[in-house]
Amino acid sequence: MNYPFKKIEKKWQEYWLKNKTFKAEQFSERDKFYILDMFPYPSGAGLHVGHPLGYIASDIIARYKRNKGFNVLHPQGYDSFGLPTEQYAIQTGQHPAVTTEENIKRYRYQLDRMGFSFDWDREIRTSDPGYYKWTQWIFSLLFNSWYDTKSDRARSIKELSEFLEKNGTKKLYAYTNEDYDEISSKTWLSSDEKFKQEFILKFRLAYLSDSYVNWCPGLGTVLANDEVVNGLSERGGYPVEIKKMKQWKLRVSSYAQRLLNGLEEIDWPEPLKEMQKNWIGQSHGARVKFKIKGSKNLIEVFTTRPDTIYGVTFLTLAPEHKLVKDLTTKSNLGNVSQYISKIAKKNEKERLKDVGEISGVFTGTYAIHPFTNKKIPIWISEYVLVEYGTGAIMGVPCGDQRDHDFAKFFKIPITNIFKGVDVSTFAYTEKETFNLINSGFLNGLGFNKAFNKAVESLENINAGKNTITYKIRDAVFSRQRYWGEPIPIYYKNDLPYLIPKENYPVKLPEITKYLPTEDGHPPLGNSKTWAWDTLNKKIVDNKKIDFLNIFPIEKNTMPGWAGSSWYFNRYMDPNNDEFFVDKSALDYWKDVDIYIGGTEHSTGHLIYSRFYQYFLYDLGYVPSQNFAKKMINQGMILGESAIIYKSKKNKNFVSAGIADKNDSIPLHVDIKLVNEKNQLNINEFKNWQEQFKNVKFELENGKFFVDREIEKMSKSKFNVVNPDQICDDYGADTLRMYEMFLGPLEQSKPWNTAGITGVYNFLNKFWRLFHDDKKFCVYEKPSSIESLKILHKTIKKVNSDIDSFSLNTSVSAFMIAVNELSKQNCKNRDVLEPLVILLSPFAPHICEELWFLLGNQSSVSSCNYPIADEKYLINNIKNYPISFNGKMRFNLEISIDLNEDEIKKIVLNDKRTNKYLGNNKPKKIIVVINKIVNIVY
RNA sequence: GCUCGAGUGGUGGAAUUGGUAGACACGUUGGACUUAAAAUCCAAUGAGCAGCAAUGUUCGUGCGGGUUCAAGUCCCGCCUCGAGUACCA
Repeated sequence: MNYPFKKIEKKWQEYWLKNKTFKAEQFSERDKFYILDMFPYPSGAGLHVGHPLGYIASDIIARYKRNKGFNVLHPQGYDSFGLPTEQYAIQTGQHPAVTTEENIKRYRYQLDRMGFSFDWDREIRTSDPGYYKWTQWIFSLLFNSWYDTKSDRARSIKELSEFLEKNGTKKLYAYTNEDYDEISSKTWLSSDEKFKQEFILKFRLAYLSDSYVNWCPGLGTVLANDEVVNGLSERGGYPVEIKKMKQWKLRVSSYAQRLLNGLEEIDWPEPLKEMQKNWIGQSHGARVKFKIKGSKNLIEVFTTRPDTIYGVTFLTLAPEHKLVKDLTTKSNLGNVSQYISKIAKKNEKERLKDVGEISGVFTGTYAIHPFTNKKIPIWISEYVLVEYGTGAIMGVPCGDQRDHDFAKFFKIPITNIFKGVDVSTFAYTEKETFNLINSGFLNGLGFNKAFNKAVESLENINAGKNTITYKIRDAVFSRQRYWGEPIPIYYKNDLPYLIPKENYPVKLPEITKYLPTEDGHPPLGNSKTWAWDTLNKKIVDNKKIDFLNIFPIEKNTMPGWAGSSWYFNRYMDPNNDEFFVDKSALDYWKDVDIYIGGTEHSTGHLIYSRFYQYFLYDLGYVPSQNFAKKMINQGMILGESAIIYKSKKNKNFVSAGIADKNDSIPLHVDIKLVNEKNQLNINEFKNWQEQFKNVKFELENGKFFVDREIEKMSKSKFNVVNPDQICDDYGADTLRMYEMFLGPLEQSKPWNTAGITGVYNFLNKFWRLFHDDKKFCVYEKPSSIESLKILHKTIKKVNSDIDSFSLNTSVSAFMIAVNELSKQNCKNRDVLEPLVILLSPFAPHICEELWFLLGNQSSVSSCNYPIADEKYLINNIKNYPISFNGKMRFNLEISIDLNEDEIKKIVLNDKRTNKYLGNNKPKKIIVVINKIVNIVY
C-alpha cells in the first residue's frame, strides 16, 4: 500500500496558504534568521528539476530554523525585467507585462506544488512600478554621488561642488578614471554651468561617457562585460562588436579595493571568492611617463615591472589611444591609418581568434628613456588594450614573452638586463631570483629592491609613481530596450539632469511597437506623450509646446541587474511606499544570513550587489556593508541529451556507431525518443517534427543508435525534466528528499531518476510505521531503550548535518532509522512523534499529516525541534586506543560496560593485534581505568 | 596559457578530518508470499585465489614516489576530467 501523497499534499498546501503559516513577523523578540534564494527570471519554459535544488535546501534550513525558534524571513520573488520576454513581445506584439504575468503564474504553481515555505506576502517583482520606483531612486543617489578616496567612501555631489568652490582641484581626493585639468577655485566660480556639469560628470558614480562598449547588433543593445561570453552574447549567442558609444555607466571601479578587501569578511565559498578576485584583478606596479622627442606630449604607461626599466626597447600604444594621431609622422600616416581601420572592423569574436598573432605598426616617433635618454621607438599594436591601465605599455622584450615575440617579429633590439640568463629565444619572466645588469643604478639588485628603487627614482624626477591597477571595468548601464527600468534623466543643453524624485516611478510608456524607432532610438522613443506625462509641469511651466525637443528624456533603460542588485533589502519591508525599506526593518533584519544560488552569477549579480550595498552603506541607508554573511553555491543539475548525426554529404541520418563525425552535423533530439540502449524510435522521430517526416536513415545492424551527452538542461537541447511529472508520479516530498539524496549540494550532477524509488520506498515505509493494516496505529506506552537510542542518534546526526549543510547524509540517517524501527516494530508515540518533527523540514506534507493524525492541532512547523538526549547517546561501543610497549598503534571498538578480562580477550582476538604480535606472546596487558589498553611484549 | 575544483564498486555517493574503505540508496542475483504479476519482506553483492562450509588469504580509493605503527585523507612529481578567465603589461 502506498501513502496517499496526492491527497495529503493538496490538503496541507491549502492549509499553509490559508493560515499564512510561514509569515515572518515584522518585529519580534526572537532572533531573526534571513535565508534567501536567488530569485528566478520567470521564463516561458517554466521550472525544470534543476531550479528547485537550491530552493529545497533553503526551505529545509528555513523550516529547521523556525522549529529552532527563530523568526525566519524566507521570501521569494521574480527578476521579471529581461530580454527574452521582450524578444517575445517583438515577435508577437504581446505586451511584456502580460507575458511576464503568465510566466509568473506558472512559476508560482510549480513552486507551490513543492511545498515551499515562502512568505508570499513579501513577494516582489523587479518590473513592478512600486519596486522600480526605488531602483530609480538608487540610481539618482549614484548620479548624485562621488567617491572620496581619502575617507574611502561615497559622498554627495553637493559636497564636491562646495569643495570645488572653496579649493578648486587642489588637494581633491576624488576617484575618477578620466582625465581632467587642474583648476583653481577662482576659475571654478567663474565657469559656466555647462563646464561645471561636464567637469562634475567625471566624478559621478553614475555617469555618461563616450566609451568602448560591447555592442550586440543581434539584440540591438549594448552589454556589460559579464554578459559577453566568448565574444557572443550570453542571451541568444549573437556576435558582439566593440563600438564607441555614449552610454551610462556605473563607476564600479571606484570600489575595486573595497570589493577585494571585503571578501575577507564574508563566509562565501572559496572558489567563488577566487573568481571575484580574478575578476577584480588587482596588480601592483607603476605608472611611468615618457617624454616624446619633438613633442610636448607625454606617454604614460603602466607596468608591473618598473625594475626592468633599463630593458625597455620600445613603447606600444593601443590603436584607440588618444595620442596616436599626434604622434604619427607624415611618412607613416598611410600605414598607421590602414592598420587602425583594419582593427576597427573586427568584431569581438574575430579579435579573440587572432589573439597570439603578432601585428603592429611604427608611428615614426621616438620617446626618451627617463634615465638613459636613449631614443625609444613608439609602436601601435592591438595587443595593448585601451581600457586597461593607461592604454600604453613599455616593451621589455627580455622580461615579457609577448614583448619578446613582438620585438623579434619587427626586428626591434632585445637588451638583456638579467645576469647569466640567455634571453635570445625566450623572455625571462621569473621574479624570484635574478641580479640586474646593464641597468645603471639598479645593477646587482633583485626584484623587490630594484622595484622600490626604480619607483623612488622615477618619483624624484617626476616621471612616475607607484600605482595599483584593477582589471574590473565600470559597468555599462544603458540598454537600448523596452522591458527595463527607465533611467530617470532628462537633458538640457545636452547635459543630463535628474528627473526629480517626486516623479518616481518614471513609468514605462504604453507603446505598441517594441522595436527601436526608425531613426535608431530605443523603443521608448515610440511614445510621443511619454516625456510630457512623466515630467508634467514640474520642470517646465505648464507648457507642452515642443517639449520633446527642448527637454529630451533619456530613452535607454537600465540593465537586468539594476533591480536585482538591492532586492534582498526590499524583502525586509516590501510594501513600503514611503521609503525603499524602513530603517526599523533594516535594523532588525540587517542582512542575509544564508544566500543560496549558483556560481554563474559570481562576476555579475554578486559583484554588482556588493557594490550597491557598499554604496548604500556609505550613504547611511543600510546597516551592513555586506548584504550576505554566508553563501552556498548549489551545483547544477545536468540533463542527459541525445545527439543524432546528419551526414553533410547525402543529408541522411546516420547511426552513431557508423557515422563519420567529422563529416556530419550533430543535432539534438528529444531524449524521450531514445531507449536505455541508446536506440532511437524512428517512427516517433519522424512524427516529432514536420521537417523530419521524409528523411532517410542509415542503420547499424538493423538498428539506429544515437550518442548521449550530459549537459546543462535547456529547452533547445530537449533534455529538460519537469518537476511536475515527478510530483505527479511520486509526490513532492519524494522529489524534495531525492534531490537532496542525489549528492552534496555544491556538486553538479546529472539528473537520473533511477534511484528515486529508494526515497519513495522510504516514505512509504515511514508511513507504514504509523499504520497497522491501513489503520492509523500508535502505542502510547513507552518504547524500548533500543528504539530510543536509534531516535536520539538520528536526532543528533540530523541536527549536525543541517548545521553543516550536509543534507544528503541526513536523508541516509532517516533511512537507517526507519529501517531499524520497522524491524523492531516500534510504533510508540515517544519515538514516532519526535521523528515526525525531525523529518518535517525534509518532507513537510507527510509529516504535517502524521502530526495531525497523532492528534496535534497546530502545524508541525510551530513546534520545537527535537534535541538529542545525551543519556541515549552514550554509546556502549567506543574507540579506545591500543598501545604496544607504550606506543600508540590503533583504536579498537570496545563495549564500555565490559570488565578488564573481557577487554583483554577482545584485544587478543583482534586480527590487527595478532598481525602485530605475530607469534610473540604478550608479557602483560594493562587496561588503564579510562580504557587505554597497553600491551607489553 | 593562468587560477580554482574533482578523480573511491556495475551506478549515485559515505568515511567521526590520519585509525578495520565502500555507510545509505539504485541495480543485479537468489529466496519467501501469490494461480500469476505488482507490491512487500529476507539474504547475497569491490576483485582474485583456496575451501562443501563457517572461514582464510592477497590485491584494491586516477598514476609514480615519500612521511607515518597506520594514508582515500598529509607532502612531492605526473595523468585525466570539470569550472572560471583570457593579449590585463
